[in-house]
Amino acid sequence: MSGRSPRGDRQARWYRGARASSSRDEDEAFRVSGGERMANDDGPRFRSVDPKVRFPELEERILRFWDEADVFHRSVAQREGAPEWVFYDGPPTANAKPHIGHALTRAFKDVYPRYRTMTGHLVHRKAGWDCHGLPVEIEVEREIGSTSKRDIEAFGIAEFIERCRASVRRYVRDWEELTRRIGFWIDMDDAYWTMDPTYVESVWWSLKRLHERGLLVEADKVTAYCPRCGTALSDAEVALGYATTEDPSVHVRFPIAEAADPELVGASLLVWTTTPWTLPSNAGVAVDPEASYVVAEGEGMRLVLAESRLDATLGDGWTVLRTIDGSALLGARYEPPYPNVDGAHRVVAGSFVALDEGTGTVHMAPAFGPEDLEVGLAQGWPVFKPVGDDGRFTDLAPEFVRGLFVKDADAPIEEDLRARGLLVRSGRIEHTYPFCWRCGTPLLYYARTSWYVRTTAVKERLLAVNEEVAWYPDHIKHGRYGNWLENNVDWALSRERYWGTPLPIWRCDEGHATAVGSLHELGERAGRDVTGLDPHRPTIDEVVFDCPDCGGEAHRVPEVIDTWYDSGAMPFAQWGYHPELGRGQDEFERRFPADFVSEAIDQTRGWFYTLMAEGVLHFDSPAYRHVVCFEFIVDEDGRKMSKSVGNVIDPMPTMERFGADALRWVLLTSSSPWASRRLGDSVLEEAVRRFLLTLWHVYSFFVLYANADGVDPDAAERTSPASRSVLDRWILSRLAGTVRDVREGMDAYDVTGAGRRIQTFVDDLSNWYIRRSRRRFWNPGGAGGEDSAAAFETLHECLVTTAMLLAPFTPFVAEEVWSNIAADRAGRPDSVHLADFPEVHESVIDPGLDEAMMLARRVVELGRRIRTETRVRTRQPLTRAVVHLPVGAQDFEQLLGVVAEELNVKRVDLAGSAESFGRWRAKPDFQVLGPRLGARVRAAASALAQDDGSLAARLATGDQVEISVDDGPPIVIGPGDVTLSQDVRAGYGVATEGGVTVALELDVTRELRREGVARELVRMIQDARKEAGLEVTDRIDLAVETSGEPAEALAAHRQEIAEETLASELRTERIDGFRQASELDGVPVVVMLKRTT
RNA sequence: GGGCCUGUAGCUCAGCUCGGUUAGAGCGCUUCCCUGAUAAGGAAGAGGUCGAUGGUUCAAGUCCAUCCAGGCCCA
Repeated sequence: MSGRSPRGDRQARWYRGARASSSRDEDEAFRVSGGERMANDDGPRFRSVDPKVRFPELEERILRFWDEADVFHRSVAQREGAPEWVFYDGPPTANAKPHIGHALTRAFKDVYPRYRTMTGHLVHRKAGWDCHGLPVEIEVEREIGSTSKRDIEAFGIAEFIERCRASVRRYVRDWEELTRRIGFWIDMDDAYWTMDPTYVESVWWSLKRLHERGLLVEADKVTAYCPRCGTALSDAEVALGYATTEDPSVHVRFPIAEAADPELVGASLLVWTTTPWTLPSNAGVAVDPEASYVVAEGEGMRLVLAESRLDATLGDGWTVLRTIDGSALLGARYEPPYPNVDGAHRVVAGSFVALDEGTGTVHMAPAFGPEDLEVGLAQGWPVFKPVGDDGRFTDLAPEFVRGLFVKDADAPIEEDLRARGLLVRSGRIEHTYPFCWRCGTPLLYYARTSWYVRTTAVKERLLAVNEEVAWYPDHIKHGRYGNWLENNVDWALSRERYWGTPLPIWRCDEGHATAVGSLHELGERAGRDVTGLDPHRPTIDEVVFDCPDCGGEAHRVPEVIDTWYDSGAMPFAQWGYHPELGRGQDEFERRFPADFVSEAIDQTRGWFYTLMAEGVLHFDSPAYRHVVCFEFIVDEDGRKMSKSVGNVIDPMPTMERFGADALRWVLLTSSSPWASRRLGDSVLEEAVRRFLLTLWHVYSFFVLYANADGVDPDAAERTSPASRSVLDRWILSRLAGTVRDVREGMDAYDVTGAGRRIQTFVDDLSNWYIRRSRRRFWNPGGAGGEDSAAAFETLHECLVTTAMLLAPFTPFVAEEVWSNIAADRAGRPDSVHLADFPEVHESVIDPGLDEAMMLARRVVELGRRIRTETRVRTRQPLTRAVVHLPVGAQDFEQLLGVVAEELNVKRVDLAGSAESFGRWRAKPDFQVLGPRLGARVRAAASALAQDDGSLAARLATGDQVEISVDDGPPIVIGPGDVTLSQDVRAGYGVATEGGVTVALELDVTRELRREGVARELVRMIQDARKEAGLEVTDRIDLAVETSGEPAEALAAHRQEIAEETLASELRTERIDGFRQASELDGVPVVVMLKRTT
């Protein structure tokens, strides 16, 4: 059971003394052994690599290469004919400079298409720009100093539209720069612009169809309305603007004038509102007929309110006179605070009456609330609306508020009510309220006529189609998004604005509406060719035609449409899809629906919804199959980024400092897949240091030694992995496992998991494979031979494969590595992005070896611990280590050599049961014993805990033992049921952990001592070489002046020291050249050296 | 009020699908070691009521219930 690997043999050779090469002529050996390998007629095989890389500069170089070699287009073109994997680019609104969140979006939208391209799919990548909408208008309004629609109209709509168009073009250039710099491969030359006439016409086509099918209708509804912008907003837009704010909270009494129960007359309904300005429009009061209400007396009043709200609303000091059902209140007539219309002001039933806030008696103003309007229409109440489109009270309102902005009227109304004794309670309340997401004005809910898309008509289909979509993370599907669909309301489509796709409805004075589907059709109706016309306001408004129904002159309605409709139309409109004009059909049909879309989480009700809604409305189909959401970026302290806090990160300077790869790597892998991402300098610095530089060091290590060696890993006859050394087989197994896991991760849209897996591999490669293989790459004293060739081949394969794995993540550094060591070699393409993603080689994965290597690394760790504790430094060779492994450990013998080298011992023996360093202990393995013994496991555990070592010792020899506990039958325990360990005996080099015990023989013989000193000398000489600024491969003349033990060691290991330090000569007398003096265990040592090549 | 997410070391996060008794990693901190991968690497240490409570179980960071806190979305 003891062994020493053949590899350990050769690599430990020089420590054993001069005999190893005694058969050779000494001088010959000095000159030739390294020289053969140094000489290389072809010169360096690979471009030399500067370990002090500057990534941003490197990336600029790669960007130029991509441009010059047209790599992106070739990467797509070479998949022509392959199965398509369809990607849609959600169009960013070109109305502001891109910020770091957009960099995140672009990283996500890039990594998956790159991956799919490499896995053999055709991934067409058409960019898009969202051009229309209020954001652009607001930007231009700022430019021209406008604060209202009146200002815009005075300025001139035509000029205003031109400015909007120019603003879009200006910002698109910023976006293009970010896109290029971050390495987002998308075709911007062939981008779709939602303001292009062909795009607008596609949208018209779809709207005309909706109109024909009765799904585009005009309706009076209460909608959220921005009084500043003068337009209604969709639900999705409202959702963008919720904010915490303080509003009045007032309780007002409405005296009951008439009721079925006469005793109620004289009491007052107590109503609660946070919008006093709606009180002049009060038309009724709703109660819950099934709830119980009270008549309470106090403060000289008698009030009616829900029983459950009494204490919270009025507090102490009130006497309940009687308790009644809500239904008893129905039909009661009351005196409204402000007389306005006749026939109303009655108590009605409402299903929406809440009993967790307010008073259970709900004030209804049909003009200003959706439920209010619904009830009001059902009751036949007039809609009394004393407020204009500018949000100010009109002449219909009580005189003292006329002309006031409604929110400003709250205070005077409160004052008025107080004066009239109607105000019962008054305070302030903090709650969330929607504000205009662009201009910050509080939104008002207004009854007004708007155009709606009747999405409620297809709600069931939306829900069904959502089932066909895979959401990442999946909880959104039935959570946030599913709930939203369940509560679907009709889509408020029209906007009373300027810069948008004009609603293509023409209407005559009789009210006949005609939908127009294209400029061509419009021209036919108008009797002139208008196909060259820009389909925007105001030009398009000037086109009139005769109404097909009545012959009267039809004008376009004034509205434009919600810009979200544009973005939801992109699956077809990006191709100018128009069946009637015979346009874009092929492209659309081939690329619908998308396989993949991705945006930040805020788009669930935005783009993700409009895409799905339009997919269902027009094609009864999902618009995408996989949708990846991600969270926002926050700063290093977890705070939201905002201009006012001053913690926003501009992506361009960030990339100029750290590089796009570092930014991408952090964005894609730093955080759990769907948590918010913290970003700041320290995070980026760490990504560079811990990941990119580690990879870079592996790469530069490989190039340095491959050039020094003159090896060509591609030219070598490929050795089969199975015949390679155990380290090679191990790292190749790890590599294959990594490929498998990365593929699985990416296929499951888990970019973070996949990325972290690569990071683990690079760490294994750097800190174990190379660490343990260095002698094989750099062995100046001896010929490399097959094993060295296999090592180069293995490391090369690891690097090349890693470059391919990383290509979607960090495309720049992946390209750099590839270009130097893989491009155009052995039939490989000139860019890593033209390569096929690595295939999984299951047969190379060796779980037993992975497992065994983990054990070996633990053994090494324990050995190092012993050396630290006993202060026997690693450079001092020792005779032997003995290892005791957990029962069942496999495949360990082949790693004994690896362990021996790392621990610098001559032998590693596997301990049999005979070998013992101290008292054995056995700890129960609960995972095995638990299910078998159930409750008795505790008794067994305590028996083992009380063991004096004899039970454990027997288990260690492989025997079973019987334990008698409690009253039951004896428990039989085998070696596999326990974890065995041994105590550390004082003064003996033993360490144990997790079932692994390592013992080091600490006796240092005179021979070993000399070897240790020789190694110290080598270190000192290497240090001097470095100090002298020599290259690794420079040969030297060397002299060492010393005495005592170092001198003995020098004499005994003269040849090895010379080989190791590339010294052609090793003298003991003084020479000229670089000189460095130091001490070794108190003995002065002077190293002198001179470069000879 | 409803829905969803998150709560593990000073900080950032794994582990929770599938329960196993000594909860890991990185950063930071302290003390050492190493020195031709060196803007690295290694060893030891300090640092944890795994948000709280209750339950299921031989066994709970992990499963169940309730609650608390934070976030997002909606009312």
